[in-house]
Formats: sequence, C-alpha cells, structure tokens
Amino acid sequence: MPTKPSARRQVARSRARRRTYHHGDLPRALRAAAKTLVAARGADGFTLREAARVVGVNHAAAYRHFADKRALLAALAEEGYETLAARMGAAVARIAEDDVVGRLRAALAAYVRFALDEPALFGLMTGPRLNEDGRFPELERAIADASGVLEAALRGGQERGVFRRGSTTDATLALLSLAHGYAELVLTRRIHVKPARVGEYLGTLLEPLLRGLRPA
Amino acid sequence: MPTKPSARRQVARSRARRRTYHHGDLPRALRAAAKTLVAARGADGFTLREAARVVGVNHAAAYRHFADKRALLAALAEEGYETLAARMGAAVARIAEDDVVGRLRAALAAYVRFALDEPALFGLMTGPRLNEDGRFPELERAIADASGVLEAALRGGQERGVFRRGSTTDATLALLSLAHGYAELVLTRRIHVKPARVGEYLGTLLEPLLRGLRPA
DNA sequence: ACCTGAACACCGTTCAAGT
DNA sequence: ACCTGAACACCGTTCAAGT
Repeated sequence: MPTKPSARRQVARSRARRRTYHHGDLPRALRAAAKTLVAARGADGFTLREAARVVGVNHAAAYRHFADKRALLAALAEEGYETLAARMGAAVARIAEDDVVGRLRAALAAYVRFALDEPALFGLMTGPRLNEDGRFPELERAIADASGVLEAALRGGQERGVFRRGSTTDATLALLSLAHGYAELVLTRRIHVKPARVGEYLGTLLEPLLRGLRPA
Repeated sequence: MPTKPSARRQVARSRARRRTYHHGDLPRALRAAAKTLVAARGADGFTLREAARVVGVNHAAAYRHFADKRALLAALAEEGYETLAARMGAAVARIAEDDVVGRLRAALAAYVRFALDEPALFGLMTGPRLNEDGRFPELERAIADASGVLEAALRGGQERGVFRRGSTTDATLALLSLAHGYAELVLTRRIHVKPARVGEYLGTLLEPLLRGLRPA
C-alpha cells in the first residue's frame, strides 16, 4: 500500500534525506532539536552545530532565524516558563479554593518538581546565561506569569484571613526564594534527599515559613 | 638605584618576559589568573588558554598541574567556599553571643553579600558545572564548612529557647534555601531590588520564617 | 527568501619532543 | 620534572554564493 506522496515528502524531510531546498519550518525544528539536546547534554554542552546536524541543515542556516545561539536558548527558556506556569496553575486548580495553604504548597511543589524533571532546562531558565542584559523581553513576561500564579494563590489566602495582611509581593518572594533555593540546592547536591522524598521534604522546610505568615 | 637581582627576576617572571624555563609556581599563578578572568568574563567565558596566556605559559602546561579545565575551576570554587565560610563566621562573631537571631541574620546577610560581590565566582560555586559527579571531595568539605557556620548559630538559638526544638538540620536548610534562592533570584534579575537595598530586603523576606521558627 | 560552502578566529585536550 | 609545539577535533559567527 503506497504512501501518499505528501506524507512521503514529510518523512523524507524529517529524515533529512530530502532533496527539497527549503526546510519547511526550520525555526520550529531547531527549537525541538535544541530542547532534546539541552536535556541530553546539559545547557553547557549544547551546540548550535549539533542542533543543525540533527535537523539536517547547514549550521549557518540557523542564523537566518535566530540572531545567535543565545537567542535560540532564550526561546527554549521562554517555552520552559510557559510550561512551568501551566503546571503550577494546574496544580493549584486541583486543590479546593478555600484550602489556600494547600494551594500554595501545591504550586511550590510543582515548581520544584519541574526543576527536578528538567534540570538542564531549569538551569537554562534560571541561570546567568540569558538574564544578563535587557534582551528577550518576552522571557521576562513569561517569568512574571509563572510567579503570578503564586501571587494569586497567596492573595486568596490573605483575603480569607488565613495569612496576615501586608505586602503580598514580599510574602510571594519569600516563598519563591525558599522553593527556588531548595530546588537549586537539591540539584547541585548541597541538600541530600532521595528523589522520591523531594516533595515531602519541601513541605517540611516550608512549614515554619507558612506558620510565620499566619495572623498573629 | 639598582634593584636586587632576586627582585629583578621576580618582576621579569611576573611580566612573563622571563627566559627561565620553569615558572616557579604555575599552579598558584594559574589559580590567580583564573580568579581574575572568571570575575571579568563570567564562568562561561573563562578559557584555559587565556589563563595560560596571562601567566605567560603555553596552554598545554596547565595539564601538568590540573587534570582538566574543570579541575582548575573546582580549585577556585573551593577557595570561594573557604572565603564564604570565613566571612559568615566573621559576621557571626561581630554579634553578641546571646543575640542568636541577630547572628543568623548576619550569617545569611554575609552569604547574600558574597553572592552579589562575586557573582561569577558564586555562580561557579553553586552552578551545575562542578557538582555533577562525585569528583572534588575537598569541594564538598568546603561546602559543609560554610553551612556549618549557620547550623552552629542556629543550635545556639535552640539551646537558649529562642527557637523551637526540632531538627536543627531542617531549620538550617530552610534558612539556607531562602537566602540562597533570594541571592540567585536577585542575581538573575527575577527579584528587582536596588543594590543598596539587597541586605535590607533579605531581612524583610526572612522575617516570617524566623517568626515561624520561634517557640509556639 | 532561504540555505550552502568556505573561511576566520577561536576552543579543550593530547602527545611527542625539548631542556 | 616541567614546559613547548604541533596537531586533532571541535566551536560560534560571518559572508559571498547558490537555488
């Protein structure tokens, strides 16, 4: 049973055996290859040339679509923050609206789980490589969205009187700092905890901070 | 007034204009050059070849003293942790012994100050580059020393009844996570705070956690 | 408009050879 | 024992040239 010509062309293209001159959607293909390669080799080990090789294209072709290597990595980081925000949002939505402490715990647990699920991507997102200068404004927006999930959950708690009034931003950043620091310290093996216990131990470390946020 | 011959040789050596065959103390010279270069170009931008150039030696010579590039960077990170532990210890010693909350604050402020004073070195120390595998056991010891300062201060507080009993380790790691996360988030511009206000704002974020650690 | 080929100025690492 | 020179297999980036 012969394949339809259009499907055939698809396959040939994906195998990089195509003779067609244009790629079709090189930016997308490069992002996909980059995501796999970053996960496999780490953010440091990633090279533009290998990504181009995987896609089956001359390495110089990447520069038609991305200003440089960092721009491609920034696109990846942006996708990462979107995924992170979505996972945090989904984790919050799974908990009853009036259980605000549960919602905060769930959001922060999702943050830490993401970091450990995708260490190289998380490293890219939070490392010094991309956030140095004022480039990549869309990246900044994606970051804000992710911490917005946290802030919304916290505000709900303050309105219900579960948390003391005061700066929502301050409380959000205290929680985010603790969760982020915990994730980093686990990833770099400065906190030793079995993979299966990572979420549980986050709860333990979070406890005194949550207690301190409650009304006097 | 002619310089003493020995001093003259020193200068010639440091200027890399020497004709002497052996360097004298190449490992030390490489570490010093590396430290400057990491600070100047970031941990990513550092190259072994430039360090060798600065020292005035063939780049291959470095391999007589360091297994590879990472080993040289690990030596730097180790020095960094020693400095960090010393600064935290000095900060603690400056506060009265019975002001345990003050001591904790001072230790954590010293941690964050170090991170912001030497961002590239701090990134090297806490980044994924070195802590991946079980190499560099001396680095692990240096890390333990630094968080030991924190743990000692905290234990003092528990013995005085200023903090609730319970796992000293858990409380230490909660505090360290918050301070470390805060430092990282400030460095990568996810928390926006004026340089002059960094210490002050750490205090603000720390407040609810310290409150939660007090006896019920 | 989109991609290739070739070139430039670099890397980390290895190894025979020099002193 | 310690360092040099040359080589290898890579990089990121640029640019004229091809289709």
